[in-house]
Amino acid sequence: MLRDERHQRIIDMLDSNRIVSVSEIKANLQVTDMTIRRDLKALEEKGLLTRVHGGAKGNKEYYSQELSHGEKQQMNIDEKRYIAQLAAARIEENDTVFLGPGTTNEFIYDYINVSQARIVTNSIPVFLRFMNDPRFELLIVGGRYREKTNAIVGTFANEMLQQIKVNKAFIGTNRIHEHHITNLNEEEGVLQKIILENASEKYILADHTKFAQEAFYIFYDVRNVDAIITDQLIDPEIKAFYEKITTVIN
Amino acid sequence: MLRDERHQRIIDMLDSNRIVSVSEIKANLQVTDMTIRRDLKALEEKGLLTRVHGGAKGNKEYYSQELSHGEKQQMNIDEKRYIAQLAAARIEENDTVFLGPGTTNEFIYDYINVSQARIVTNSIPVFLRFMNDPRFELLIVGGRYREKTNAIVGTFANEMLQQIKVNKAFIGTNRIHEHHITNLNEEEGVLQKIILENASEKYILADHTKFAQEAFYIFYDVRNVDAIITDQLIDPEIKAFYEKITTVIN
DNA sequence: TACATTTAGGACAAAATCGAACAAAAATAG
DNA sequence: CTATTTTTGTTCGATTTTGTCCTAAATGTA
Repeated sequence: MLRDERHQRIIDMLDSNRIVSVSEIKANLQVTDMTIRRDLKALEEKGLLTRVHGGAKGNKEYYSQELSHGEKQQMNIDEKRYIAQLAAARIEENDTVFLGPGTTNEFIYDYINVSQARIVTNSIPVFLRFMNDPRFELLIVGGRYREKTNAIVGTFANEMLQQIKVNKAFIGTNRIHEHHITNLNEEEGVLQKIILENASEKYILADHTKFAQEAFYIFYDVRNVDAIITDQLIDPEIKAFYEKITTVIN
Repeated sequence: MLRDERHQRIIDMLDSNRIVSVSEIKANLQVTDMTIRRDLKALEEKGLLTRVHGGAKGNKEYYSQELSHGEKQQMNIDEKRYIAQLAAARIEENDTVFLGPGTTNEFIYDYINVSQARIVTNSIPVFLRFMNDPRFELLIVGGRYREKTNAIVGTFANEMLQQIKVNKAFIGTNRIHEHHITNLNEEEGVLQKIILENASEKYILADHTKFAQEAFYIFYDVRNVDAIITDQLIDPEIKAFYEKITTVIN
């Protein structure tokens, strides 16, 4: 890989990551630490980033136009990142992984730590995250684009997914109520059901605010999933309830 | 291979990759490193690319207007826009249209003038162009993402397209030689053949530099398409030749 | 604090790339 | 056809880049 290409990629990584470690870059670009340090040094001299021990952080304005604490809280960004981290830790070398729509699944990219994997998704934002990273073979589900969730749905999508077996599926959900995993939209629910049925390991991602809410379109039963991945703010009682029927990771 | 053709091919490569290495070009064009270095030197002097150790990167950003006249000329931006305009004029209300990969097809978005249509594509950049425009129902072809051309290809893609009938298909091509429409890549050629066979009206988009060049992967016969859409710089003899076997729009 | 682990960077070696000079081949002119 | 010009290939030393090794500094941990 050419030096300029590496430089570009490092900048790309900093676009979505605000801080990257030498080892992350190393896994990504398949060169020695020393080369990366030299790259970082050069990029720092150009004023494109600031080196820190173990890596580098970006110094673009848009990193500072970060969300306010209140906004973050509103969207549960921290919780979602926490969940994404737990989910990413489940992904192993050469896995074939399905990632559904949702911010949490988008964040998984930031924490995934393998040198090779196959990613299947019906989410455009997820796809765009992984798009330019050579570690991943990317499969996008075909079908109709649904603007509301930036996801691909419909008959074509369902048919394609019926033919795909994945090691692990990570599905974000709108609501979990008793045994019911639900989605606000039927089409997306149908699709998620299909992929869950074709996945060896089924994970449901849901931050603590998703529990004990009313159900809309029920697409799956909690008892059939391998684990619910959630954050630490989950109500202990709710956690206890779900621990009786499946695994809860948080 | 002629020098001008090599130059064009190098520019083509930079059209889809932001950086190319000498060895990549070498593998593609089957000439010595030295010749490529000389080519790169010449192209750099024309302002069409920037050499870096081991290769060259493009000066493009063809979406921005920042290109000089000379640069635009080499990439045939004006011609591509002209062709896109002619193609867009063919699209009518409520059409179902397939748009393949390529800059020309991306430009179609800028000229399309309908209040409702269904767009089918296997090109990520095309998809992203149309994505947030409520006038269009968008279908994306599923399958494996091919980074080189930002397109979706492979078995899934082929299977899905086999089930889709479109009114009009617009296919950009790498080269047209005699009766042969060719592509540099077999997978993409196969896919384009499938969609052409399922399209009521078949249009080939090719700027004037694409004619009378050597063939790579032949995927279709010119005599079976409804029209070739090209620009006004096409050689009159070549135009006359193709007018005998199909329609030429320019 | 002391000790282990990780990260940094200098120094040198290895590998890749570059480009000048010349030879070979191809194209063009006469 | 031969002579001339242009283009491409080859060789080889210079340059640049990358990897390896090793020591120092920083960080983590008991």
